[in-house]
Amino acid sequence: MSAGHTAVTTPVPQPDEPVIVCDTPQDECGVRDVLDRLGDKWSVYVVVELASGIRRFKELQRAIPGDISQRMLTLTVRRLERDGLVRRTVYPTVPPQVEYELTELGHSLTHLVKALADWSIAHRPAIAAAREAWDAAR
Amino acid sequence: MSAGHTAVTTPVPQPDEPVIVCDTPQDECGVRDVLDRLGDKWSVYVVVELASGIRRFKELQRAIPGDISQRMLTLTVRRLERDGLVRRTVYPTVPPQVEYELTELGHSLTHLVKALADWSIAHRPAIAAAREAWDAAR
DNA sequence: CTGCATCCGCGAAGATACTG
DNA sequence: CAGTATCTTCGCGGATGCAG
Repeated sequence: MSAGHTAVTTPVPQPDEPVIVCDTPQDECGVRDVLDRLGDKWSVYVVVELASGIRRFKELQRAIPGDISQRMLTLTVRRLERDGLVRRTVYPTVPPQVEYELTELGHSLTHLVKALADWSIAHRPAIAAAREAWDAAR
Repeated sequence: MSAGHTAVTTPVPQPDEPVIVCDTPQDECGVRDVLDRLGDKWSVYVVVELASGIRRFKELQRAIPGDISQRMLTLTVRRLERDGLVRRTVYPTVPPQVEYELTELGHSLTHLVKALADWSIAHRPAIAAAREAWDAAR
């Protein structure tokens, strides 16, 4: 490797203006906050189901595809409740009855999830094709 | 539709019309597809960084916050490449040079990620408050 | 019915060393 | 510089049992 005087390391690709912003420089990109919350296996299903209305624990469990365990459902709704996306109402009856519903914050997230679903459905064929092509080349 | 003489067990919460749709009944909600792809720890950072332009491997690694290992970066970009979101260009030089950029498909995802980031930034205070309240009650 | 506690398997992610 | 291979660690998620 010849060491020229003006021969700097890189051609300097000149990064364009940032398309996606991160507010605080100290903090990471804001997307992580949402994704950490929705990225787990079940949260999105809970949000989707609750987007249609109030649900009880068992109703949620039955409505969610993929046989979610009680443990996982509990953990998931607890996290969502802690983040203020889900409201949990306990009726002191026998047997106990607990209702779950989206808060305003949760409902505002619904639009995003909807957008995500739409994008996914729209581009699913393209993704499938890309995968097949990639796998074939391999 | 009137119940009439029926005294059924449950008040029948009457699920409203589904807010979020899933196309094929056999398949799950489409959101999972995107989330499985973006839900991992690093993918979103790669997309965010590439949204601003072409990047080389090392550039990507340095730009991504949180010290991503070579292994993880490789795995991440490979997955994104396989799904047709990222294009990988290898220049047979010495030392080797590899450039990564978003495909059209990847760029179309950028809008969603942007929306996610905006939502996250906008509601971060609300979420933080909810968490504090929840933790305090505990 | 709703929820918590415990144990455990497995895959994701990290660290390190080595190759082209 | 870019990437692979190997080993280890860690936490999610599943299964089960128990309690209010």
